Amino acid sequence: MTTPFLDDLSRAIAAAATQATGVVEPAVPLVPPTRPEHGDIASPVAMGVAKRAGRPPREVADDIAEALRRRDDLALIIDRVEVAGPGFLNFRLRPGWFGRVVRDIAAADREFGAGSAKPREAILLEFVSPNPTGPMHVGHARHAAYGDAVARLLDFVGHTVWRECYVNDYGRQMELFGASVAARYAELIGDVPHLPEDGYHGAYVAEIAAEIRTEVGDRFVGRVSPPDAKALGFFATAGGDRMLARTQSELETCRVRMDRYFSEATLHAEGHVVAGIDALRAAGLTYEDDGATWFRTSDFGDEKDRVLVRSDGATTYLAADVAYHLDKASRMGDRMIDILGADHHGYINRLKAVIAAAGYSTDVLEVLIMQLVSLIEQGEAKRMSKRAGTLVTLHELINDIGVDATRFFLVERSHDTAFELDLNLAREQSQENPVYYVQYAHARCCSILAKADQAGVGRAPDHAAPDELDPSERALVLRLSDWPDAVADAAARRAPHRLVAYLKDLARDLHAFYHRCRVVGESADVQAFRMELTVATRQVLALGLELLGVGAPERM
RNA sequence: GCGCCCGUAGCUCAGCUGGACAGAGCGACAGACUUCUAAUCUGUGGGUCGCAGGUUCGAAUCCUGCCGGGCGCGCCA
Repeated sequence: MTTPFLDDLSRAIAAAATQATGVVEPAVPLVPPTRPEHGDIASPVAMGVAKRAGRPPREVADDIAEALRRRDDLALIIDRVEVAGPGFLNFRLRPGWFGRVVRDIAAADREFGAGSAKPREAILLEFVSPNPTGPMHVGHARHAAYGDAVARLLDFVGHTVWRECYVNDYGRQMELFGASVAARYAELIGDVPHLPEDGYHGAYVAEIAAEIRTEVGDRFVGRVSPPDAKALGFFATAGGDRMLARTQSELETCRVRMDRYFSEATLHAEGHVVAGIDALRAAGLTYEDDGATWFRTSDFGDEKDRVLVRSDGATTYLAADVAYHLDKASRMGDRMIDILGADHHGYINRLKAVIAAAGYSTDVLEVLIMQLVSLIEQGEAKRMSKRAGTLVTLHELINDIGVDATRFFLVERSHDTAFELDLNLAREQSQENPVYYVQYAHARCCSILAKADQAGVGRAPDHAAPDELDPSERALVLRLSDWPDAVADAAARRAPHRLVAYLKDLARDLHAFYHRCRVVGESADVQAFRMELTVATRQVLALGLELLGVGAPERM
């Protein structure tokens, strides 16, 4: 907790610590106390400097506290400072500090906590990246919800983010998909279907085939049973286009925006794959062996070298990724971030090798690994198998629990943790669902302000702070004051789940405040202060929910 | 075998750039609506932080070794 509202206090503690021990302490941590009787804010700084000064922590803490008490300028901030435990400095803050914080937050409006990143970077973020051979499932949904939230966070703290989705529309899987669509088309026109053995069986394949037939009619009669090469190419492309369109539409429904869908096939068609291999060859990073062309990825930490061109002349998936990452490197600005599934973690060093080969520091590529998500219903794991067709699609998930719950639940846990999403809980339209808990807090703020409006109570931004504050008011203001730090931290760590945790805490503080304190109809100072507090809380809840891509309803 | 991730309350998980008796939600139990929405609040119960060492004034957090689980280690994509 390093709220900007306590910078003065932080600096004063640092100065006092140096004065007391001679030790220079650049970073003075301020932490929320674990127990209410410890005051509003605490600092363990004395323990740290005492160690380096070779003195007992409590003694050092006493010296610092005494020095702080002698500073008149702090009287506006600190009500009381005490030394406790092994050497903690516990502060109780003045009502005036709370008043100022609330005014500043309400005045900052949507800019509160924004733009704090240093330095501000231009970042190319790649996420989701599906195969256009089938519908997106829960795994894609987690990538989408997480990636989009990270993008919003990075943008909010001041970075410039370009969102990109790589489309794997090339290779054997696309051929199989094309053949599968052609087979369903053959059925529709009364021909014998030639469904490949490891082809695609889902009902959506037939849907796609029907859509294509509506467009091209019977033009392929006699050419799909079995299909000729040209027909296969047509059905692969036409089918892939339609799957991609579905993907785009579903992501839009989920409020996930992409700046570009990047086609792998175009990399091949435009010669970038070959050019990429040539570039690596020119850099001396390839060699020929057994008729294949190898990339010396082991020079960059990979377990072994990898094939770029097979002995039959075909390029590998890696070759396309080389081309793609070279292309991204030339466009990224300062940094590129890939969000990959856990099953691709072995890819990190290969991609770093590409970046290094292109002459960049490997640090400019950040790979975030997403662990698995599974579903649980009635206390039992929902079995999901692609082959059995029991995979839960993103489409079904949204129809089941809604976009807000889907997004909220999928970013509630760290991307680094495999977790189980409880469908019963997510479906719950009532009290035990954390999504509504946070949204309800926002609606409640709106409700209070609507009531004030109705009562003809206007806002008074330059009110004086009340002399006495309820503990719930103190807790709420302290929470709000921590927002800039919380959001900066979530962005820096690429950890939107921290934002979720913050919002749940904030919602809890608001609800507690609501039950203990009335806003409308109190004395002028109290009413004015609580109005501004309500405005500030509503604002931060709205900002937070927006960063998660979750709605902030005014009424529920 | 090697690499990455994970083992924290009955369940799902935070906390992990070291700080006060370890947190939340759900579930269980007991209370609170004549007042700005009870989709809320208050309280109770619940834990050898996988195990064992080490570093430290202080370890869930850092180091080492085990045990257990997930994922990966193709001239597949």
